[in-house]
Amino acid sequence: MTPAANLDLMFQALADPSRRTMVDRLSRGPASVSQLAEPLAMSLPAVVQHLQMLEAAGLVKTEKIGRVRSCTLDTSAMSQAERWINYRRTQWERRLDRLGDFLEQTKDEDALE
Amino acid sequence: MTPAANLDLMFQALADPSRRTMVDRLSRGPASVSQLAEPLAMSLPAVVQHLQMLEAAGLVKTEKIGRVRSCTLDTSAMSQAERWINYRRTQWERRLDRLGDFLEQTKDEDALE
DNA sequence: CAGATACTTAAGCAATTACTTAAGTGATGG
DNA sequence: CCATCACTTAAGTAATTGCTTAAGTATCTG
Repeated sequence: MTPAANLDLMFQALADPSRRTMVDRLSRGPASVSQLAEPLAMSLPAVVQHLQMLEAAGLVKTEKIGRVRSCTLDTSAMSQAERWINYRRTQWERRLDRLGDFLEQTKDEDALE
Repeated sequence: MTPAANLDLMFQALADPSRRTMVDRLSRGPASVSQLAEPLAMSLPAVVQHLQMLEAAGLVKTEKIGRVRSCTLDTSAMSQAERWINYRRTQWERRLDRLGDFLEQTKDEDALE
């Protein structure tokens, strides 16, 4: 999968409050599908569909042991999304700094005239 | 607007490659609607619709001067999304560290027996 | 081995998204 | 002033999303 497609799926996955609740739960440790479903006001199939989107995005890994599916967070995918945002944000802030320097310098030149 | 609703809109906004292209462009400095549209293979109204989603998410501010709409990035919104991911990721990593410590300690206790 | 548990599969439906084209509006430049 | 430019508004459409219910399929448990 291309990195861009991954970002599509990752941000899409994080755009839903139920899925963020699931990620939040998993950040405190592994959980079964039923445990992920517990705080959510929806049917189990709906939860599984959300879970599949999180898996497709690479945010969650799951493994079925007996009749229970155990889910864990994959933080490497999360840091990819984090980095995308961080890069654009810092890029913008660096530009502002340079602009500030320029204005500062221009002011000094004005003062010398 | 609630913070959760903001996160919905922000992640939703970032989930589209055209909108990320627009954010990327704006991270290098302000741009007009036409300038944002230039690299995108779609009609201008489509670009404006994307822009409206970025605005609704708080990621972009715009101001119309004469007949040109000038768009700039709002990085405070971006850092909110960044922090949401970062918190869950570090939470998970801290948990892994504690688990590592526990296993290490258990191993030592085994050795003492 | 019967019944409960933990999902899983399938089908359907209403709302939203990502476009499109067509027809505006309101600066600006010659 | 009249055409051009930079959007803007409106309306329509196909695909996707976020659910639902109903009916499975494997585990376990007593």
